[in-house]
Amino acid sequence: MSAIADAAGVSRATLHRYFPDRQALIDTISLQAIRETDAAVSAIDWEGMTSQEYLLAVFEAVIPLGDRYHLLSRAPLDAASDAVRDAYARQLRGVDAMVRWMAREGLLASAVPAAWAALVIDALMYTAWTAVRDGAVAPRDAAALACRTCLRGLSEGAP
Amino acid sequence: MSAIADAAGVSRATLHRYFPDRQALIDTISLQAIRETDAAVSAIDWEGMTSQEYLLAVFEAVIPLGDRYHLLSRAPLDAASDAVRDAYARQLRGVDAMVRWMAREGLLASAVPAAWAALVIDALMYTAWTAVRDGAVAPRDAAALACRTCLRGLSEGAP
DNA sequence: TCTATATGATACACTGATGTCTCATTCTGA
DNA sequence: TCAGAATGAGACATCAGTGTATCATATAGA
Repeated sequence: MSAIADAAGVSRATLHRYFPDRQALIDTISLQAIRETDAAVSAIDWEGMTSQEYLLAVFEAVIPLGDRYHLLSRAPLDAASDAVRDAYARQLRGVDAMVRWMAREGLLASAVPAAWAALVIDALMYTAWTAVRDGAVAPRDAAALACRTCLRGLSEGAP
Repeated sequence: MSAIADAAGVSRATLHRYFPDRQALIDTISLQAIRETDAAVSAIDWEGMTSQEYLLAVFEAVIPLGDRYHLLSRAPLDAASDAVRDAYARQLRGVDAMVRWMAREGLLASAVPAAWAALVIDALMYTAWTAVRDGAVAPRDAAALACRTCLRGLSEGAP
């Protein structure tokens, strides 16, 4: 809390005036991050897109927002408020819908379960963000790399 | 510490007799995990294997050991001892060597940087483990899924 | 059996973090 | 300018976790 207050250029007392609890602060940040991500994804006009194009657009929209999840990746979800858990569950359902779309367009190999596809999309989103953050890949390349890794990795075919 | 002592069926005092510090305990667990993983990978007889076959063998060897990294994923690396940091760095170099082998055999698309390939292998290893742990995919399928996702995801070709 | 060792239980001091409170100061808007 | 609100600084109690020490008991091995 004191580190956050310092980083915000605010005294610890003031921080507690805005967020009575540590958990209240985490919940607020969580909701903010999820809502920002939702907004970025919702802004994509998917009319006439294939699921491949949409997946790329999602990666491009979401990867720059990765830093929103910086603190959150260490916050235990079961301590969060119901609102946060609901919002997060809705986000996961969004990924599942994405996977079903891909499956309808024949982009999922028969050997690839939908659950695995969803996990891979999630994992590569996170990996792409950390890669950009750590300078391992260029920001302009990250979305395309993650997207092609997903699409090829999950689709039918040899090696 | 007390939770660990309880889980070990031992009093907190005894735990402190074996590991003076919290950090000493974490370091010991870390080294143990890394050494076990190294041993499992070293046991693979790679003579005559292609890099594809080797990658699958590595996934099969390492994924069952995922629970060794349970506590460790939350332990900050910069607090660890030099021995742990060295061992971890050596493990990362192993992944890099793997990626170079794949590149030599033409399994890496020209658009895919080696750094990204290494990150993807790491990430999918972790994802495969959590997927097994959470029951999202069957233990027998995890290695093959992760391996094919890596190989296809990183290799040359359309979507 | 007897002795050395290991363990458990317990108490203790210390630390870091959290949340609350008060009071003086600063800022803002009418 | 002035009143009300917001802020900063600091003190305070509380709590959980950590590491140390002590003593009685249990265990193992000669």
